Amino acid sequence: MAPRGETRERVLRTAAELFQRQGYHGTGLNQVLAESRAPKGSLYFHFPEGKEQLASESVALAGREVGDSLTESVLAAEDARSGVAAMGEYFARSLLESDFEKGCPVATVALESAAESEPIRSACDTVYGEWRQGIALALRGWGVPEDRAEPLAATVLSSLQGAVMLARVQKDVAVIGTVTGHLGDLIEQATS
Amino acid sequence: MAPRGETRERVLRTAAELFQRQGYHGTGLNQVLAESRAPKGSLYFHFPEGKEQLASESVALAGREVGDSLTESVLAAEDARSGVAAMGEYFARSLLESDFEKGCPVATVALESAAESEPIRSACDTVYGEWRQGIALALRGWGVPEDRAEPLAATVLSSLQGAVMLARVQKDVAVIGTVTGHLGDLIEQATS
DNA sequence: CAGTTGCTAGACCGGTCGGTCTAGAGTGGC
DNA sequence: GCCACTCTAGACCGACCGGTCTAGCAACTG
Repeated sequence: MAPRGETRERVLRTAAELFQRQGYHGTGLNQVLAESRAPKGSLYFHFPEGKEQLASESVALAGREVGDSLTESVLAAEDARSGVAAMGEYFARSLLESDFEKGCPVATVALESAAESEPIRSACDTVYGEWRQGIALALRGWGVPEDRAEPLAATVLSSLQGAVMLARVQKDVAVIGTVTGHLGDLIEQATS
Repeated sequence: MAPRGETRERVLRTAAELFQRQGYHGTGLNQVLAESRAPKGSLYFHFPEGKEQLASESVALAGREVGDSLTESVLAAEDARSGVAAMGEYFARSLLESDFEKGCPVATVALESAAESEPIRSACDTVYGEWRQGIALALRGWGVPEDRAEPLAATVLSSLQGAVMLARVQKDVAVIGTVTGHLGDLIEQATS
C-alpha cells in the first residue's frame, strides 16, 4: 500500500492541474481519478465533501505554490519595475509552456463558482487576499508610502490578473508586458 | 406561431444570460431551453453546430451590447478620469444589481473554453479586440498621444477586467474604484 | 387546394456526471 | 494471533448531459 497521505496528495495535485486548465465544471471526477490512478472510494474517503472540497483545497494549494513562486521572483528584484515585470514573466512562462492552457490557477474556478459555491468562492478570495498582501509588502520595500501600498497592491493584482486572462484569450503574452510596464510607471509615480 | 426569428432571439438572450452567470460547462442546454420555453428541435434548427455555436453567438451578442453601453458611458464623460470611472461603475452596477452573479459576459466563458474550443476563444478574442479599440478611440479623444493610445487601452481593458473579476470573488466592488482611480492617474500622466 | 418550406415539438439515445455502498487489503497495538 | 483502524478498490446508482430523429403544424407559393 502507498505511504500515508500519498494518495490524497496525488489526487489533489492532479485535480489542481485539471481545474486550472479546464475549470470546475469542465473537469470530471472520473478524469481526476483516472489521471491520478486512484479509485473512487479513496477520493470520498479523503474528501468526504466531494467535488466542492476537492476544488477548494486545490485552489488553496495552487494559490500557496504560485504565491511562493511569485514571492521568490519579487524578492530577487531590486526595484518595483523589475519586480512587477518578474511577476508578469512568471505567468507568461506558464502560459507559453502549457500552450496557453495554464493561466491563473484561481481565476477560472473563481469566475465559474463564485456565485454557486460559497466554500470555493471563499477559498479563491483567501488566495487573492494573500497575494495582495504579499504585493503590498513588496511595494513598501520598494519605497511606496505606507498608506498607498494597499490600494496600489490591489491595482497591481487586478491588472496582472486581467492581463493574464487577456493573454490566454489572445494566445499572445505581449499584453502582459504592456501592463507590467504601465504598472511600473504607476508605482514609480507613487514612490517619488 | 411565433414571428420569424423570435424564438432564435429568445433562446440566444437566455443563453447569454446563463453563460454569463454560470459559465459554459455550468449551463445545460436543457436549462436554456426550459427558461426560454423552446423545444430542443428549435435549438438545433437555429444552431445546427450545437452548444458551441450557441456560446459563440451569445458571447458576440453580449459583447456588442455591453460594448455599446460602455461607449455610451464613455462619450458622456468629459475627461479621461471620469471616463474610466464610468466604465468601472457600469460593471459595478451590474455586479450589485445581480447580487454578484453577473460580471463580465465574456470572461467566464473565455477562461473555461479558450483552450478547448477555437470558435469560442475566437469570439471572445473578437469582443475584447473591439472593446480595446473603442477604449483607444476614447483615449485619443481625451488627448492621449497617438502612439500611446493602443498600449494604454490594453492596460485599461486588462485592469478593468481584473478588477471586475476580483470584485466578484470578494463580493465587494470597492476594488473597481481603486483601479479606475489609478488608471486615471496613468492616463493623465500620459496626456501631460 | 396541393405542395413546399420554415419552424416547432418532444420522445429518445448512449454516455457521463457526482455520489454511495460494500468488500477487503494492509498495518499498527496488544 | 487477533482486533481495530486506515485506506484502497470498484461496482453501482439515478440524474442529467449534449445531440439525433421523426412527426406535424403554420404559412407561403403556384
